[in-house]
Amino acid sequence: MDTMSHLREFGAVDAYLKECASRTVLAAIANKWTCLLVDALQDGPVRFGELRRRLDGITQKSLTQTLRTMERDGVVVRTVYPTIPPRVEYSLSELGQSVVALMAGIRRWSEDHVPEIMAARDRYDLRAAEDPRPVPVD
Amino acid sequence: MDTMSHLREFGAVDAYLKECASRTVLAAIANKWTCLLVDALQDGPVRFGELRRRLDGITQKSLTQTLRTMERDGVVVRTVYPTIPPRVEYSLSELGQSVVALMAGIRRWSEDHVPEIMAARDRYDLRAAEDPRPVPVD
DNA sequence: CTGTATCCTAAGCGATACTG
DNA sequence: CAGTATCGCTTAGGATACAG
Repeated sequence: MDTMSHLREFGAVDAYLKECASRTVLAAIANKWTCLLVDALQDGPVRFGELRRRLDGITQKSLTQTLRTMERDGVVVRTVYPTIPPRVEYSLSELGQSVVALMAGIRRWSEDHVPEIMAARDRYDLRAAEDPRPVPVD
Repeated sequence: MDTMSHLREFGAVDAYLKECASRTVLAAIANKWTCLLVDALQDGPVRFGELRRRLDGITQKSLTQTLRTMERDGVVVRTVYPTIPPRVEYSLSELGQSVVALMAGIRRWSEDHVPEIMAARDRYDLRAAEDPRPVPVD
């Protein structure tokens, strides 16, 4: 039997399966920039330049690219005001709003457990110095 | 003032800041393999080979690497049973368990919104065919 | 202001071969 | 069984320059 295609027809929507569409969705939303952008947009429309300032360290290219992907997935709505100079606002669609709690939760969890995790890293790296096993960088 | 270092000392734990440790934590957990691994381990210890089978499409290298990073961050506990052949089990630490609900939530959201998102992609790509703007792949 | 285009480097990942 | 080591490709992403 062919489990590689027509997954929706067979009702097999399972992110554990390589060829399942839900895997591409998971890959699309499970990354830092998407997470921060959903979080940043939760209180209403934000302009491109403002997003660039809020997401410290993101390049214009990455921001454009991530927003474009989110727009394509129907998570974000892009509104262009035909003024001079142009003004573009990004906001969450209803679909985007449905994932706000999850994304905000992840951001908050990351912030809340920094001391714990930094300590764990220090401990691991210390033990790895004695017992030589490969150490992931950051 | 220097906002680039000693963030913990100043109490500025903010994932929006490039140099903040919480940003590295966010980057570490906000990716598909980590999400699926936390989800896969939520019901108890699982062996390496079993994880490789469950996470369809992951290579041995990526699996080892991701598990190592999670172990270093204190999210996962690695237990080696000195048998022949060797048997290694991975389980969630208490820290890991504290993020299960979020990760499972993301996996479920991805699966639940597949039709909606696939439709959005089709719509976007169709409009992009007429009005030529760059289209993200996947 | 909000992008696009290009170049270039670094990281991710698959494939393969090998080990205790 | 559970890894390590290496190669080589593909992609992500930073820097820079330029445009509507």
